[in-house]
Amino acid sequence: MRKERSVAKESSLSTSAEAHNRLEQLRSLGFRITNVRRGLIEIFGTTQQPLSAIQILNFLKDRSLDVNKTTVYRELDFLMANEVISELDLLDGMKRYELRHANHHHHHLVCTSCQKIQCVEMNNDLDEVESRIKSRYHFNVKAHVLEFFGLCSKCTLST
Amino acid sequence: MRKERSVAKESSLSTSAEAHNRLEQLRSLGFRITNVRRGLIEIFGTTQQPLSAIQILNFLKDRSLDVNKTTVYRELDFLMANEVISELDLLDGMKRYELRHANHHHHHLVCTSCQKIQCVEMNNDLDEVESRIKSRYHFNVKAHVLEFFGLCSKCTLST
DNA sequence: AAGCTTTTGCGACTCAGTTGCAAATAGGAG
DNA sequence: CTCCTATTTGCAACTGAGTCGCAAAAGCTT
Repeated sequence: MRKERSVAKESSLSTSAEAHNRLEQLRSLGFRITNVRRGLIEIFGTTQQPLSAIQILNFLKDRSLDVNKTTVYRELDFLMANEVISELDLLDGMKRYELRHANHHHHHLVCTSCQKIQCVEMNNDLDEVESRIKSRYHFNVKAHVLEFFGLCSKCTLST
Repeated sequence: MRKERSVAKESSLSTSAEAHNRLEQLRSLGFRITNVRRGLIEIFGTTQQPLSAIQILNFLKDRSLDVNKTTVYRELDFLMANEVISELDLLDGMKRYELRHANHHHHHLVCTSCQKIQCVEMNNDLDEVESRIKSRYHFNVKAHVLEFFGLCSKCTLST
């Protein structure tokens, strides 16, 4: 089911075709479509920035969906387990989540001035490093974390 | 009830020459040499693994240096501010600390089976990446975090 | 031994995240 | 539509790392 539709930025209202797809997929696995679940997936679909549990809680509240904290954490666990979202850690004491992009994992540029977070593609820059680690330390790398901190273009100019 | 201040508690660990140097250096800056400060620096000097505040607390307790939690956190802040130690985050919910190596910063290999942490040198593998980030995103990288997770040589063999 | 400044202990607190249990509800069967 | 039950949710209490304000103690210099 290829989505794709009109010309303009389909920004406005939620329940995008993509969100709908994800929900249907979950239902086909025997899970239920609830307000909370729908709300969360829609928020992820309409937000550029990775979000923390507390941010999500507040976003939902803004849409008059008054969900309990525990429920949000549990739903995040659920979406993680079903590979709908992925988790990142920017070292500020709380996990953040974003919709999982296809099958390539990416890294982030975190502006320490305006807090904006953008993604950065790095296909195989680390492959060489990891193979060197393997041959030199006999250590078998299964995963890595790599995030960059600094000033984004705007903040670089305005300082 | 502050108890004891007893005599030869002077530690079950000898004050290494290096620890002694670091302490003298701090004193020359106008700071004091206290049991807690000496204890912490000695522990860092005799431990290979980066340590969390709680681990340090327990290590100190084992040497009959019963320090308050708050004190440990404050001393860690102090040693950070004076560049004696450096902080790392292995995504498991607590910061870890190790003696700061000269002036090159390094990364870690974390074994997800036996929990061992080893250092890995990576002089400038990321330089190219960061300059590409700069030219492509106009993002000015000031710092990065890069850690590897997987199986160490021993655990690779025994599984 | 005094005096001043740094360091320490204590207790209460914050804040993200978790747990156990009872109540609600989605959605399929009848 | 009604019933049924596994899935979801709310609540309240809890955990665990880390912080804060303040009073008391301990280094260091003189």
